[in-house]
Amino acid sequence: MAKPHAAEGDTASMILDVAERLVQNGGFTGFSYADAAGELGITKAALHYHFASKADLGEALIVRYASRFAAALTTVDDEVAGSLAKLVAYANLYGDVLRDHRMCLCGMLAAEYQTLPKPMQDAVVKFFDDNETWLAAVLDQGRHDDTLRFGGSTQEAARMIIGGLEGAMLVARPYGDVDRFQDAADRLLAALRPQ
Amino acid sequence: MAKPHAAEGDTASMILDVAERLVQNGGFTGFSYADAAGELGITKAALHYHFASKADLGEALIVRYASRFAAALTTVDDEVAGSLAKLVAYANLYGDVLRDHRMCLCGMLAAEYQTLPKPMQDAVVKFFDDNETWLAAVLDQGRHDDTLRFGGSTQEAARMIIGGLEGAMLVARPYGDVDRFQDAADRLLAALRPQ
DNA sequence: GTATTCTTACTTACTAGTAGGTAGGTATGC
DNA sequence: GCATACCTACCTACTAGTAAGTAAGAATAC
Repeated sequence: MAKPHAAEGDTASMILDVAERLVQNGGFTGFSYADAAGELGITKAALHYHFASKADLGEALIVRYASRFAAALTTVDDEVAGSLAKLVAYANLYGDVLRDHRMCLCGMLAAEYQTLPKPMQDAVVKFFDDNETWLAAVLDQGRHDDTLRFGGSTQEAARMIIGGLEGAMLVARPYGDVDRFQDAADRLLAALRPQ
Repeated sequence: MAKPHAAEGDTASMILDVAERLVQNGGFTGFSYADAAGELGITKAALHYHFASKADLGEALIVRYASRFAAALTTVDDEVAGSLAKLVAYANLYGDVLRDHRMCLCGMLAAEYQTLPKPMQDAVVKFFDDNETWLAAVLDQGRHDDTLRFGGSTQEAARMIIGGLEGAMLVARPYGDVDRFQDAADRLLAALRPQ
């Protein structure tokens, strides 16, 4: 049975939607229940009804973000052929976030990692681990069929892609310049092309 | 005439020292006058005496950080020969910050850029601009004497290096793993070497 | 050379506002 | 009648910031 009025989304996911945007722009520390409640036209107490503590909300935020990201990667696997094209599609996922005037949720949380509650820390690390695993598989494939060429381990190359894209987003945002990100992303992937 | 007891540093720079470390670890939003005052064994009011507002302190933080960074770049210019070696030295400046268990101050502030007071925003952008200028000069030199080889503009290459190093730091910190940064940095610079 | 005044570098004690969180009540729907 | 999904009204802790006072030293006046 579906939720009462799923058309506009249930309250819990509306809270997550607003909180996600606020955290992506101002960080988890900078995010407050009062701000989110104000935007939604409900009270802080209603937020606490759905997410007992800020730590719970934060964890739910990462879990949803990570599962949506994983779903996007599965779609890329299914619909994009060729290792290089898959990497380009991967970089475009980051570009989409930036074009929406946001920082990657987990990139933002990585910055304030040390101040995060343990369950959020673990969820952030899991996000990066999962990305690394997916990338390593694509890189492995590309190296075997010679559509990609690079030195060192696929793990190292995967880590450089993640770091490179997160950093390109991080620096592009102060400039409000998506091209800045795109140039860096293109150049990052160009280094993996044969010759 | 010198200050009374400059040996232990004057109060203002002791405040900047503590504040810098706190901001590099927990962000500017996460940083509080009370925390810094507590660590220094003085009162919040004493902090306000030296830095009237949090925004003033934040700006002073970036200005000092940027000028120290600029001084380090001048030292590299003077003491390191060869474009590639200069780039390695540049990456090592980032590595030093990470080995001190810190995020780059301006990388951290880039994450929370949108919540920063205008003077701090401008100072962050200036930091990245200055880095880009220095790197572009080194890259230009290396390309001319053929010790470096890369496509596109030097500006684009410089931006990729900054983004790549900032991102590698950002992601390495949750793992508490300096090697993770070092591998990414090495690989980033390897892409600029001839053949 | 000593009294006066000003400056530096603070402290104590406070403000208004906001943080996350909660106890208890209420309207609605099954 | 009981669960769901809230709201009102609050609490405690903490935020940046301020007003007023003070101890110690330097500068100036005579």
